[in-house]
Parts: sequence; structure tokens; C-alpha cells
Amino acid sequence: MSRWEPNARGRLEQAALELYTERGYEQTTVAEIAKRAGLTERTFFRHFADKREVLFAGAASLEELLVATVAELPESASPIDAVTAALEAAAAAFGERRAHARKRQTVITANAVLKERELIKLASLSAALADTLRGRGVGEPAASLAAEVGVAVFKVAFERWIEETNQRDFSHLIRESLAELKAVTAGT
Amino acid sequence: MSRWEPNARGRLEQAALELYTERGYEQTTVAEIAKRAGLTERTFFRHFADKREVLFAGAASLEELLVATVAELPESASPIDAVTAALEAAAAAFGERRAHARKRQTVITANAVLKERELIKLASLSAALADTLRGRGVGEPAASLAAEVGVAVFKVAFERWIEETNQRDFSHLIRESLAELKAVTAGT
DNA sequence: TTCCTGATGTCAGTCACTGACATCGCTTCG
DNA sequence: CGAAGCGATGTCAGTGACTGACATCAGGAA
Repeated sequence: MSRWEPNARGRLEQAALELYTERGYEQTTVAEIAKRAGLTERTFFRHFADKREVLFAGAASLEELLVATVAELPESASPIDAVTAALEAAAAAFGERRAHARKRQTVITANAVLKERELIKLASLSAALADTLRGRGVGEPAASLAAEVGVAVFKVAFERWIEETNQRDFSHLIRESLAELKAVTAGT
Repeated sequence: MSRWEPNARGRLEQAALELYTERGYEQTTVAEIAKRAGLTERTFFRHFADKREVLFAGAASLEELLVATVAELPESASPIDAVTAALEAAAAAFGERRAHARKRQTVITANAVLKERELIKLASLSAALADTLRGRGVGEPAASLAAEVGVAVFKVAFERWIEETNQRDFSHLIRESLAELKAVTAGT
């Protein structure tokens, strides 16, 4: 395991998920992650801003996907429809990786500090969606609310998708949660 | 400034907010906060779990207030009405403390790690609301969605209340945001 | 007074994270 | 081919958040 093995970043991500799963997030030191990946602690911090971030490498690309999806929609689409389309795209992107998502989510939900990081990633997602909606002429606070509501629906559907034993289609769960949301907000 | 001055916890909170405002969160050490409060670093960590928590001491009581408000409503109230009532109670609780809330919020929005902590407090609020709704016979995912949506409305209204120069009534802003939300989710 | 208890102080230690600088392997240019 | 340049990695010495163990102090109970 010499210097210059390929994919240092990917090795660090894998080593971290393994160790966080094996012995827990807090009981794992960055030095141990780096060692398992054949690197040093200092190199870990060159690839990831902190010990949590190694679990959230994919968040940026997910955000790009959602924004791109909304941006490509015809102007005629309503805010809620735009958000729905974005969520469907996200569901499709997860698609095959339920096992990995589940493992990762188990680690995250077991640690408050990891939950914090997850929440701020979702907030960033919401802000990006709201920005895109505003760019399409949606006013405030409609843009922010549509984005927040979209993320709320995503959270609820994702949780169900991960937890259920009888695997159901992610996008189906999203449509279901969205319908439920409309019923709730319409309630007197 | 001897040992056993009263209200150590309150002195720490005030010293922290002052220092975070004066020189920024990251540039302030816990030792400095403790020193200004006439205490030691070790004592700081006996009152607050970490350097961030000192800004969020009131979150627990806010949560209690919201839960109590919902719990006292007649069973006939719909989920969205229950959440609305809780938000109105929260608005009333803030009432006079706009200046303090504003100062605190300025510090929080300037630091990613503080934003993370704020988000998890709001998530805890949402979870507590959802629990209470479930206790009143509301099913899932309606309970979670109503709670999430309520928190989203609160966030939007709070931001406006803090930012606007011409001070408007907090509960008025909440009703306004809620109406907007209903319009958004009803949109085709 | 004496004892007990809870709040505080002291000290030593771990670990996340950073800056400065050295080193390595590959690529490009002469 | 060999030297220079450059990006990725290693090494080292810090700072500061946070913790455990133990001592100490003030006030109330016996």
C-alpha cells in the first residue's frame, strides 16, 4: 500500500463507513480511518473538511441534480409540480443503492452530530431549490415554502423507503407522501 | 468575584453572546467565556454540553410550550389547526424579546456549525409536535407532515420578523405565511 | 460543631483540526 | 534523456474543545 494508490478519496469514504458501522462514530478516530485507507490523518483532512463530511460527499451532486431538474422544466409548471419533479429525479438517482443508503443512514441516525450535518445538507438543498424557483419567477415566501415542503416530503418518503421490509418503489412513496401533505394542509 | 456568585449559568450565557458578537464565534475560546463570567472552563462544560449549546438554552422550554399548547386543544381541532395554535403561542412567547432574538440570530446565521445546531433543535421541535399529534389520534405520515410544515412556516415567519425594519406583529406574519403555504400546496 | 452534599476548581489527558514545510511521483519542456 | 514544475502526500508541532479523576469550598442538616 504505497503512496499514490488510486482513489484515495473513495478509500477514505469506504474505510470511514466501515469503521463507523463496526465500532460507532465517536469510538472511531480519524487516524484509524486514514490508516485503514493506507493514508495519514493529515491527508484525510485534505479531502474532507471534518470527520463528519466524509459521509456526505454525495450531497453536492444530489443538489445539482435537483436544481438541474427544476431548471429544465417548462415555465408553465407550478412550484409544487416543479418540486415534485425534482423529488422524482432524486428518487431515481437513489434507485439501486438502497442497501448502501440504509447502512449509511443507520450510522447517521445513531449520532446527533451526524444528524446535524444531515439537516444542514437538506437545508442547503431547500435553499438551492428556492433559489431556482425564484429564478423562474416564483415570489417569496412561495418559493421558500414550496422548497421546504418538498424537502419535508422527501424526508418522510426516504425514511419509509429505508425502513420498510417489503421494498416499495421510492417514487411511489414520494407521490403518496405528497398526496397526504395536500390533504393535511387543506384540512380546516 | 468569588466562588458562589449566583446565576452562574445565566452569566455564562450572557458572556458567550457578548463575546460571540464582539469577535465572532470561532475566534472566541471557551476559556474566555468562562473568564468573563468569573468561572473556569471546566465549569462551563458542566452547564453546557458544548460551546454551541450555550446559545440554545431556551429551546427546551419553547418545545414544552408548543407541546403543551397542542395538548390542551379540543380533540376536534385538525392537525393543521393544532400546529397553527402552537405557532401562535410561540410567537407570543417571543413577543418582547425581538432585540435579543435578533442579536442571537445574527451570531447563528454567521456560523455554519451554529446553523447546524439550530436546525437540529427545530427538528426536535418538529418531532415533539408530531408525537403529540399522534397522541391525539393523528396517523402517519399526516402527523409528521403537519409538524414539518408547521416548523417550515415558523422559520419563514421568524426570518421575516427578525429582518424587517418596520416591525410587524409576529403572529400576523405567521398567519400570512400559513395562508401562502396553503396556496402553494393547493397549486396544480 | 460536625457531616453531607452540590457546585466549583485543578490537572492531566485525548482527539479534532490547522499551518508550515519536506518529499514523492508524474508530466512537460528543453 | 534530464531538469523543472506541480499536485498529492507525509511529517511535525501546535491550538483548542471536551472529559475523567480528584480536591476544595459554601451552606444546610443532624
